[in-house]
Amino acid sequence: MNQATGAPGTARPGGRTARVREAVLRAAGDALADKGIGGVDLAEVARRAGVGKTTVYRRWGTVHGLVADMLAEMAESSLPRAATGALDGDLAALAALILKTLTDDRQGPLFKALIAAAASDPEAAAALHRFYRLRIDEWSPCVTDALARKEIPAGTDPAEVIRALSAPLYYRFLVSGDPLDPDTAKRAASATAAAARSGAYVV
Amino acid sequence: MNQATGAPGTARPGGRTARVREAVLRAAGDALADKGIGGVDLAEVARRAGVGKTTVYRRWGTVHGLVADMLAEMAESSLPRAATGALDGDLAALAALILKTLTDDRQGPLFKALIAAAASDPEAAAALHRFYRLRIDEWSPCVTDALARKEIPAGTDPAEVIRALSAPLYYRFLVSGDPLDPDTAKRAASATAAAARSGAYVV
DNA sequence: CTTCTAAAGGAACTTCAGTTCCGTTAATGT
DNA sequence: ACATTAACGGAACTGAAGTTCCTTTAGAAG
Repeated sequence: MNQATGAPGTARPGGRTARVREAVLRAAGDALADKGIGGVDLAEVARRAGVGKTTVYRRWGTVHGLVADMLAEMAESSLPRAATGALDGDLAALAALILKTLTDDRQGPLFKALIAAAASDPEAAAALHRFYRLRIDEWSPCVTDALARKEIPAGTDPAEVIRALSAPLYYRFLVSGDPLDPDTAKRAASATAAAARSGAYVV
Repeated sequence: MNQATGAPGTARPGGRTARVREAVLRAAGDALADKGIGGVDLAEVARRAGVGKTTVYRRWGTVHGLVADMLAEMAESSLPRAATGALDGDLAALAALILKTLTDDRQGPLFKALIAAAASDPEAAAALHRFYRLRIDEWSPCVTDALARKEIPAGTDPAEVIRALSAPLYYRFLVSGDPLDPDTAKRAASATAAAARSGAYVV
């Protein structure tokens, strides 16, 4: 009596289906990290995942589909935020974490590929935006705490502060190609904190 | 007695060669803007440029090669900077200009595609970084003027200020997907000016 | 104007990403 | 445990992106 009209993997998501998904997403992540979007061959991903290529084409269809699913998976996992007791410290900790991610040998290229994928595919873009919305929400409490401590003006938008902190790192990473080092991260943190104190992020 | 070892287009860069390059870069720009990297077929570009596809494959080889050449071409053109007499005004003018570019129906998607291309190809990345290095240098005088007027602390790095201004706009454009509106541009300008005044960009 | 050859162009060919077909395996409900 | 069928997997097929080969056009130099 099953309709089987949904996408493959929806009616029987357990057991083999889940194992296949895990193996394929892992292999796709490896491929993306080292060849970038455009260098990924779904048949190769299937082979490295130990899975039939028909399966990959049927369930994900395109590299963009894989990226969207991978971002959905990544959105599930959570990242513990810092709580140093001061806005500067919390922002510095987050900046350091972003720096570490973007300069990591695997994560850096992977994020670059995911963002590049989102640039040319609406579905991947939606998944990417959702991922970052969640990440930004996870870190906003740093700013809420600072508001509670009266470090920054009432009305300051927490999400805007987190975005302002992240932006310079991503800008160098994706656009200008300037070096990403601990100094850059520290500068991003102190500049954002200064701007926040001056009321630049009050909505 | 010619060696003919250089890339095609180097020995006889004038006349037909130049016309072909112009037509191909234009067609490639159109294709990138409306299909994004990955959706570009070089045979189609050749057809739309009214040029043999062999020519496109021989001179540029790949979409990435075309992107690199396009960025080299774009780096040639110059953009007039604002001079309102105050740092806030100059930065607001630049932010508005970036906003206009990124939200433009043709330029927005084109820049997205160019940046995505740079994410997976070293040659395109080098061309992109060169392009932005030039753009940042063109706008740095805004900050130098502010330094001369003692609006901001001595030792402030002009390029860093321009990057800090650009970053939030590009971050929304490429990463978070948050709306790009005049308010965002104004906030970027005032936040950057405030951070600069506080000495956050002193090297 | 003539020569030389760099660069463009056309068409056939090759290769491989992506599809289709159909048989096999195993997840779910009773 | 059994039946049902969702989902997987192997292999042959297809089409178009990209290559090769050779001919034609036209830019640069004398």
